[in-house]
Amino acid sequence: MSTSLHHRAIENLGTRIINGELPAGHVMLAEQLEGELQVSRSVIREAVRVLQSLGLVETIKRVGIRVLPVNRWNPFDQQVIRWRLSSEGRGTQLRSLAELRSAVEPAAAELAALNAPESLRRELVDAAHAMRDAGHAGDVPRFLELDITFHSLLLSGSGNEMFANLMGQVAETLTGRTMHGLMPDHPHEAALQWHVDLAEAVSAGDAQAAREASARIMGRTMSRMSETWVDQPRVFIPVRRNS
Amino acid sequence: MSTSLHHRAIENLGTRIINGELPAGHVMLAEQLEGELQVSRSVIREAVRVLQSLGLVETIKRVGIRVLPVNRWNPFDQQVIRWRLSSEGRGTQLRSLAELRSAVEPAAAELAALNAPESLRRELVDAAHAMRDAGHAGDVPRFLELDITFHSLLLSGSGNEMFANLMGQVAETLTGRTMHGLMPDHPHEAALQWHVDLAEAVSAGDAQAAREASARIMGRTMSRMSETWVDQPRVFIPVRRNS
DNA sequence: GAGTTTTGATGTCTGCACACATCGGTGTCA
DNA sequence: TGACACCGATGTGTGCAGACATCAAAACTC
Repeated sequence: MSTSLHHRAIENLGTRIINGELPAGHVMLAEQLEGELQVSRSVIREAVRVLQSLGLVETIKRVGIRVLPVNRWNPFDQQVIRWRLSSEGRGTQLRSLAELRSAVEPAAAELAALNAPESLRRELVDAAHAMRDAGHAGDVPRFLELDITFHSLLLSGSGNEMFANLMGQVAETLTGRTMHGLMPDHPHEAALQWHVDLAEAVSAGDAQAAREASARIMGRTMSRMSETWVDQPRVFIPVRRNS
Repeated sequence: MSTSLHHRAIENLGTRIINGELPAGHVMLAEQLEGELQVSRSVIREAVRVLQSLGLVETIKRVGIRVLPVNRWNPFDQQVIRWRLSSEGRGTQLRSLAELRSAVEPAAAELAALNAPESLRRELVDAAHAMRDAGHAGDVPRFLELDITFHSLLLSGSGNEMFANLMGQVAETLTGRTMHGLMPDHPHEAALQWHVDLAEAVSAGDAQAAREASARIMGRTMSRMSETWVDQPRVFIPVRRNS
């Protein structure tokens, strides 16, 4: 057993809550969980505290541990995203991530063109050229790897820590896209060129051109992916007044 | 004492880590923290587990509890953001949030125009008109409140749970802006009209116009706020290869 | 220097006392 | 008789104290 009991307890409860096996409003007792997971109270308590900080449960004295509804989950937490991507909510999660990416990347491109350090600009250009080569050669695994590197570099180069933190999620969407068979053997020729254009615009410090190239890439990505989630219902989270 | 020991321990350690009193690499012992905060081991352990899930610390056997560097902190966590806003990192945090907002809101406006439920569109129009009235009347507190409501409605109306989750952070930036004395007594007339334009574009389902109106608003907001963070250094988070 | 032992920190388990929200019973008043 | 306010029993999370297990760094041996 490489993972700790603590980690396993979080994983067990987290996945069961997010895949709907433990629905919102469901109440559990710490003692009951002890027996169910065959671990001690301290492990349960520490796990519940973490799940509480993720917005998955709340603890109420005299009642127990209550599962919270989706709109209370922290949608930016890596673990929550990972759990949702391997559950029924997969489609909705992928759409949310794609929409976020398509909003953020053009802004990141602009910032990268203005602020990125010289070495990163060079890496970006190299990655774009390597992507084009891999695309022409039909080397899909390498193309995917370079694609992730390219977009990670772009987000990192923005100098915005929040943008940079989306690197992990972007990797998930890109690999998820190939899993869904959305990637053709030979990537779109124009898209390959747009990546080169973007890298060179960033390298040259042309913020406007960088934003536009990124917007083109994301526009195409969105139109290709949107086919998969046309039937995903949208959830509107109520505005929390007062406070 | 209304707050639990658990909560207070998290608050204490979280703020001290983020304001730099406990620098990255600093190692603490659970036993030592017990004495320092005058709480039992279970409280410390549960607090550390939560901080661990936020990326603030890591626990290493035989060593102790080590404080992690900034680039490991979860920049999207509400608590982390709140702690940073009341620390030296305030400027950087505000800039990150503003850049994120300015990237996301035009996209949210577009989605809201396409997907928002009818009642929300009406609320948005009402809020925009009320904002204009409050602005003309010079009622700054009410204007701020309506401003927050307006942008929250927009994000909520996008139907994207991640966008909607930024409501809280947006409220922080807007109130933070007034704290910094960045708001004139009488808001810019054109900006007031842009809010009305945006609301009516969303109401009419005109995605293109909604995006453009939002982009205008955010463009002005960014140019006004950017004066305050010209001297904030940018941090480039390295791309994590392999995995 | 490679392998082994020791050591010291977190990880896990358990029993107990306390705080306090909920529920049901009791008493009062109309 | 019925409605309502009060109050104590009950159960569950919260916090505490102490023990043993585990495992990796550090010290030691050869």
